[in-house]
Amino acid sequence: MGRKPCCDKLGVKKGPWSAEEDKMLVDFILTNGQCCWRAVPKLAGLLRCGKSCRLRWTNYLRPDLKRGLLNDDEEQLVIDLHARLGNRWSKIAARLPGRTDNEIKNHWNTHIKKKLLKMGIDPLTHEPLNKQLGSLGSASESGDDQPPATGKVAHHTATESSSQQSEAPTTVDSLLDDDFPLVGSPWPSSEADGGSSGMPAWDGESEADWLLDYHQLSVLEFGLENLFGGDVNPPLTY
DNA sequence: AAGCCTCACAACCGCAATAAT
DNA sequence: AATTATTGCGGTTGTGAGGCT
Repeated sequence: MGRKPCCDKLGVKKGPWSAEEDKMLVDFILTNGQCCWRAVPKLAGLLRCGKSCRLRWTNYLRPDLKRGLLNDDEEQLVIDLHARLGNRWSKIAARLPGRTDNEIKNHWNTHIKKKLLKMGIDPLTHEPLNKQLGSLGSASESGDDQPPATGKVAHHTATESSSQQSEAPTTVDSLLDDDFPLVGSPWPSSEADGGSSGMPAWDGESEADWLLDYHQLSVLEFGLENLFGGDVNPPLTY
């Protein structure tokens, strides 16, 4: 038996959100908090599915979101994190306060990917493209746990004209252990998770969770009462 | 001015993971 | 333990704005 759709297709609105819908959703979450996304549309009086509400909130209406393009430091951090985490955008986003996985993913696909390709770096492996053709071969490919830092070196070169690390709010090395697996390096053996998915159980998760908690704490400190006010960029410009 | 192209970003879709029964 | 419901994630698409020819 197949799964039911996440929401009734009939009577569910799709497409861009109106200012009124946004207000209804924000009002509801401010009053009731985030829970039970499936019930949100009904309770908030929205003709949307819960999934759509959650996406709208997390990607656009959340009060702690930054706006605008990623700056050089953030971009560097994304590249470094991507080298370690791969396309796990939510994990990457958790280390960039005020940024969403969607935003980072978009920026990666529209900017960083092209930038790296232009520099001759494979955005997937973070290694020089010509190395993959077998012409370089300086670093050992063997499965030593020590990550070959080729990607990182190359990326720092990419932004060497910018502020390097001096003004960076955080560096990836300060956030992550070297134990964290690199893309392209073998993941921990799959016995832990049954080996069926591409997402192995990862012992470094606990640290990731700590960082996530840190981020969430900062969000809490920000306070919902600041929603749409003060320093926060208004979520809507209709 | 019109048409085309690129960019930026919002939103949807399908799947996997997890929780609940 | 198996099944079902819900949430979260990543890939992809759609669309409006702005620049260029």
